Amino acid sequence: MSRYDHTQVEPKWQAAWAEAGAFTARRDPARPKYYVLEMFPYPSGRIHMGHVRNYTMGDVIARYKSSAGFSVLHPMGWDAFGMPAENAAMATGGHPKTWTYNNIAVMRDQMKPLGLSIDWSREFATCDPEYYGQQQAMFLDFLEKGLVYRKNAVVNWDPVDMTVLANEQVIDGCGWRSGAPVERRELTQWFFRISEYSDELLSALDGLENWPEKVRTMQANWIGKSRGLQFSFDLTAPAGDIDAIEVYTTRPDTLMGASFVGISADHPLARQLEAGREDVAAFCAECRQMGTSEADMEKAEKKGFDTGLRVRHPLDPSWELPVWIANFILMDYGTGAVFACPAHDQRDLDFARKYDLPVKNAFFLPGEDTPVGTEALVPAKSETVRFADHFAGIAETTGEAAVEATIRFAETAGWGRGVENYRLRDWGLSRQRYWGCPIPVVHCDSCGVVPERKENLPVLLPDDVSFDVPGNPLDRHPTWRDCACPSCGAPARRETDTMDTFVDSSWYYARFTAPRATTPTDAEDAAYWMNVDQYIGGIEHAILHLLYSRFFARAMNICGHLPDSAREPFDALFTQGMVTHAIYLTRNAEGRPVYHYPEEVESRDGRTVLTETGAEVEVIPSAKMSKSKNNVVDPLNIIRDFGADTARWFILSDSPPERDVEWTASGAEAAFRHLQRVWRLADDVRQRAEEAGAAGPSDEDRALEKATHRAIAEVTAGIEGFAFNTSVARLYAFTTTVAKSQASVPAKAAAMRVMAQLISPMTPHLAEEIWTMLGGTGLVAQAPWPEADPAMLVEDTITLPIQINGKKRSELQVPPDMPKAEIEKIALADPAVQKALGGGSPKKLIVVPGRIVNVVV
RNA sequence: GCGGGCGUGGUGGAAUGGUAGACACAGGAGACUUAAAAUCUCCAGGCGCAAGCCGUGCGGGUUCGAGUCCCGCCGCCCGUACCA
Repeated sequence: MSRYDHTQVEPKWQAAWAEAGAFTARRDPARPKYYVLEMFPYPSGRIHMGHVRNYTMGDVIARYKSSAGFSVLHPMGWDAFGMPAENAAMATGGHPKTWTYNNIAVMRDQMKPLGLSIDWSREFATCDPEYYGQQQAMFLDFLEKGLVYRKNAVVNWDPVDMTVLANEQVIDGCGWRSGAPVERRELTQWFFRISEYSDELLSALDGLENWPEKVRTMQANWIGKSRGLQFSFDLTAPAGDIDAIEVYTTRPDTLMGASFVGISADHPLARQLEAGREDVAAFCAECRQMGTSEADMEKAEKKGFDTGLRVRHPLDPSWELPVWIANFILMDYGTGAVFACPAHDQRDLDFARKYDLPVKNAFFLPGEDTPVGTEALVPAKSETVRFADHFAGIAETTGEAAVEATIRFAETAGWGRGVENYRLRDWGLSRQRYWGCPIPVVHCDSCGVVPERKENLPVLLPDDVSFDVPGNPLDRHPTWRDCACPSCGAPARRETDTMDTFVDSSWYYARFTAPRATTPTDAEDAAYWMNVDQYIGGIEHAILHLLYSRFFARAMNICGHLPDSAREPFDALFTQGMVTHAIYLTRNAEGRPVYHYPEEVESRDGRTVLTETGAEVEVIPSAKMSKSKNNVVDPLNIIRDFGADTARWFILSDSPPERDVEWTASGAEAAFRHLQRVWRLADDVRQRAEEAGAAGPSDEDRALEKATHRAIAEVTAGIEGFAFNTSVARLYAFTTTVAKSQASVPAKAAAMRVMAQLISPMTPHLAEEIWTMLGGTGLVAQAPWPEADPAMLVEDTITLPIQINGKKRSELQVPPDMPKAEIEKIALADPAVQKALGGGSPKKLIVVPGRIVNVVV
């Protein structure tokens, strides 16, 4: 028997698509456009199953939309700047540029056999000077519009390697290479004014109806709009030139429960005390011996230091509160100072108990008067509570009302004001690293910070750098820093900081619309192709990348690089799950895990064992693929053994796209068998078509035709609804239907041509092959998507389940349009219902036509 | 710590508040074959001979009816601003 040979078929059709230019995106005024984009990959060196999943999903959409008559843009590029290239250079002595471009070449070669409908002519890497040069031009535009500025900010400093560390390079408070405790150090850095747009970025979330609710919620919480009271605590005695501490609180109604005022170790007051007092300096130094990561700070033990200073309570000048420096207060949020109310905040309470500070209830639950013990009383703001002191004329009311009353009270009395505050901070883009986009400014002794002239762009990264010592090679380069001031012409120094790689990925989607333009974008191309109609990527990018991109599109619009309609660049977003795989491990003599490759284990008598030794293996199902755990499945092996279509089919089949999918060898084999079966079916029909003449239409033909239309409707609904796994399930069922059908050969051929079309977004090579075998015209990739005839979807009878007290006990076969009264009559006559009623009448009878009957007895 | 999400048979999963387990994997039985592979047919949530009972992480609640909605737990995953 002949078999489907993917090694022949897949390259053949890839060549045919290329020759037809099937995936070249063209501006076509006659057709609606559709821009589908998957988050572009970091060129780590090899593609993995996560890439296969991401790009296959996008490809399904791209191919489907193309068939549905859209002019499709489906590009691919490389997020190519970043730390791993420098780490590789340090580890192996190569150059980040060589490493990166080699990786890109390898990964491109690995991706092409997947048969993705990508317009490769638009490919670029963010480390191409043509790309980062345009990014530098935009930076200058942003600078001109006041969207970028400089200020001081803290970084993780490794005092041994004398270099700035990323948060992920800080492990348990120490540098990953040196092992030395990190310090926080302040540097002057560049910032984008994203916080100016907090309100717009927040309110515009409402319009993103085709974004997952969870992503919108996460972004809203991240932006963190709050309303509260800002006011000052006066120091009982001034410390230097500071005589008050400004605080912001969202719970001013707890003011009468205040226990102490806490300030950040970076607060101006702390700095001032630090200069003159060793004990304060020691504590602040300890606070700074912690990385800058929020998670680390929050999880660290809460520590404080009593400065000995005291402030007066704004409502009672005789009430004095101590001022503490605390390690969990961020200088970047609010005013860098808070007042603590231990009775109504668990963190404050833990702190107060630890340092034996007073705990006083501001309010109680109605009808209670037990003071807080070890658990803070934190009712929802909407809940009514009884206030202990009626300071703002509030007695028993909700937290919300009390907050507003307190703000009004403070404003009237003139000691505080209601303000809106955002958690979102400005975006620090400076990186003290080599492998990134140089920030195109110059430092001149007489002119200060001067933007580079646009005609001098791109400011190219020098190639002659070494990574044998830690730190930024741009800083120690013998000549690169030297330049002439663009303003006065005197000798000056280039900025040696490069840009955060989030900058690169904040506008690549716009660049794809005109990747070779000599300006960042081309107005006509941007107007035609923007917005991205469907963006697909991992949930890990829910906040930073997507928020920065939303800001960037606005900034680009302000500078004339994007039309007004593209201020919100992604119309629809889909976040896909991870690809996981079982981990197989045994234990060595010390009980440490030893990880085994999937090929090293097999199943014997229901147990999993090492093939070689027969030793029993522990199996951890569904773990994230990780090189160190030896559970990575290489897509190339799958493509070699089974073909790209099998990999694509499997990765779509088993799990809903938004959830994690577990790669299993048996699942991949099953996918392969199914594709073989589809091919055999087509081959069988082709052979019999040559033998047999056409017969007249029969009931079997009609039944197959109805099944075909049902398949069209269901598969299409699955694709439209991003439920590719259900489309796949329908296609399995449709295959069985065709195989078992006794319909005539022409009817079966027609069904199989529709099959070819329906599978074409998922398994495009097999689709082309059987389309051609069965006499389809041209490429199936260019054939119009089939439409289901609604008349063919109507059923003659439907099954109506009968429940008794909500449990299914029987069922009826009825015409779909049977009136309610008649259904009731038949249902009550049903033997199971009769038995349950026992001669009586039902308490209640619910009939949902076309759905269900429920008899309550 | 905080914010967000997820949890259904041996496994992956399906299910506009309306028949829980579609479609597959693994498993079992059978057909074909000298045999195996491949292919095809059938069985299959748990307990029970059966009638039936129990079942969607755990505990409550709303509803005629809850996997789905609400409240509280537990577990895992993502993010936490210099990983990308």
